[in-house]
Amino acid sequence: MKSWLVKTEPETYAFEDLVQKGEDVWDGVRNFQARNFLEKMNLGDQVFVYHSGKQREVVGLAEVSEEAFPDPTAKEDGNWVAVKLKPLEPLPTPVSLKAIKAEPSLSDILLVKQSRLSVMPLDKKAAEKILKMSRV
DNA sequence: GCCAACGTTGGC
DNA sequence: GCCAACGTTGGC
Repeated sequence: MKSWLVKTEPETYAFEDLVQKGEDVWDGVRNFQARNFLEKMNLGDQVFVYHSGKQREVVGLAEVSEEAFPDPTAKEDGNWVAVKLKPLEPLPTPVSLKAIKAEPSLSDILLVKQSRLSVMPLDKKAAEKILKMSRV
């Protein structure tokens, strides 16, 4: 099982919206790098959901419930894809960007290094670390 | 094919 | 509100 992190603006689509729906299409990604990561997601992979903007913290856990398929919202060229996500649980304690940056073992994750990327892989160690930090 | 101008994202 | 990072567009 792989781990991923996806970003969303809570004003537009929050983790709570995903919880309410029970399962939803994660679409609208229009960045090649992000798209390539979406395509590599497998059924059952772990997905951390991060709120950008004012909140700036990892708020919840979800899993991939359907692998990449053509993004139904895409009108333009580019073979854009979407996946389906199913919420698992909100994190007991959200993990803030600040806390992540203060953690040396997480200093090289893409969330920190490439702040504009909206879909990114997390290696096993980073995923476990974030989980651990959410259970304090 | 290069590069300047511009737009967007997201942290501060 | 500002700015850095990055992507895209258009002139040459």
